[in-house]
Amino acid sequence: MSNRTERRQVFRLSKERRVADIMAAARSVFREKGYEDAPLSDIAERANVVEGSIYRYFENKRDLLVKVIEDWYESMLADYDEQLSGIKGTRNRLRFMIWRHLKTIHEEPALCNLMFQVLRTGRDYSQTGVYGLNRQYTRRTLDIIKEGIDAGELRDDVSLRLVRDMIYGCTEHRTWAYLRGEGDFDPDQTADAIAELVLSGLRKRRPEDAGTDVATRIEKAVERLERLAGDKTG
Amino acid sequence: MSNRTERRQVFRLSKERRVADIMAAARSVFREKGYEDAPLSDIAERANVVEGSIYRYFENKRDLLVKVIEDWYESMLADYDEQLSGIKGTRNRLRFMIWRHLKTIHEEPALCNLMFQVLRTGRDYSQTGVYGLNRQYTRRTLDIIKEGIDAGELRDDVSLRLVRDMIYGCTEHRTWAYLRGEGDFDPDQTADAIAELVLSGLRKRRPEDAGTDVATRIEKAVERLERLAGDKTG
DNA sequence: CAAAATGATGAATTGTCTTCATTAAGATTG
DNA sequence: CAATCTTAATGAAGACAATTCATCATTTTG
Repeated sequence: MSNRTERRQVFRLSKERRVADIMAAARSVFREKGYEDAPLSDIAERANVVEGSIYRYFENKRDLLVKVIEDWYESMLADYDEQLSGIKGTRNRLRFMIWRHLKTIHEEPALCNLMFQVLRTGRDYSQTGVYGLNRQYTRRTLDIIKEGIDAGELRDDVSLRLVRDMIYGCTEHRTWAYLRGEGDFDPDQTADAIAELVLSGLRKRRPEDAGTDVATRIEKAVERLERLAGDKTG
Repeated sequence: MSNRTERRQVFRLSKERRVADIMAAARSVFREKGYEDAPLSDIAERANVVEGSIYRYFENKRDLLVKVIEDWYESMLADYDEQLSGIKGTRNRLRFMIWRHLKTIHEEPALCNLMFQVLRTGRDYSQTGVYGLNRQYTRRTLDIIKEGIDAGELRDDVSLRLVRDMIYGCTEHRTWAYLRGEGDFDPDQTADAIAELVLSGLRKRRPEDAGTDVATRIEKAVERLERLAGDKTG
């Protein structure tokens, strides 16, 4: 009748439902396009709201991303302790932590990219909920190392934090090409290699003993047994 | 006199000079504000050109950043081999590589941030000149390891690339807080610690075992088995 | 010194995040 | 069951930054 634009039918949903809708839409759009290349208009459309509505529930685009990643992270960590509790032995537990990280990267490269590139690099990262979750996540690794030290298996003169940095740094460095969309990697194999390297280091072990010494040979056999016993519980 | 906007005096410089001016301006603005928060208008102003002029010499904002980082990277690598040639021994040379990396991060955190966050994560990174320079840069590390292996100092059963990932991954992971503007680190100390950890690994060395008799060593191995069995029942 | 070449301009375009006054669905009340 | 209230949702407008391009001005060339 008049020149006024027709307003489409307005559906009023509960706050919880709207937030869930927007976050689901945001996750899928972010996953497809990354952060910069994901226009809020796409998210709004997929969530069946108008752009402005997003600002009723989220401070800004970045806040939306933070909430999305936080949500994803929480669901990931949910069954973590349970899985870990079924694994025995320092080496196996350490390997699990590395493997779990690699597996996550392998399964959700896009969300990991967002986490690594956009979230973790922000000035406000340590005020973020994700920061706290991440601390929880890596705390387990520190605990495992500590247990290993207490059990006399690991050196007691290393910085725990440095070991953690080595594990996660190596793991992530190893997956960058994949995260850029170049090539692939096998989480199982890579986890084995990293765990082995972290534990043993580069330096050659007593070359004069190798293969000849009786005790060394028996110890190696026991090491294999240990690994076998641990693997069964995983 | 008329309402036409007065055009300021136009200075025509050589292409080389203009490009240099713009890149210098861009480097300083990027260093101060990062990538997203650096408006092209700031760069243009500091370079004494108008925004549009930048597009005569650079494809777009990202291209400008790539060129800026490339330029910086090249100047850094210039005296690299000379420095390295003065250092002998696998451990020292490896430590130098780690230290150099840490030192760079310590001195130019802002530019490193741009490199790590913006450049290296882009889809086009492996087509970038910086990618090639970076390969050159880390190639030395691989060579050092290889030399160590050939000299019989290092294990010959490790993946070179994995070792490289471990070194650089650990180094960078260690410096993230600093790169976010939180806290500080000492390049010398950190380099020592990382070199030591990479070389020796986590596993405990048992110098005391070397002279111990066979029976004792077997007993210790069995003790470990017993502990393992105990863990599973507990 | 006229003509050609090209460095440089700045206005216009485009795309996106963000704000906000207004509208109306649904709950509450008498 | 109408009047009123609350607040979810809208959509237009603002702000800002990257990018394009027709035009202008300076320098070089013949």
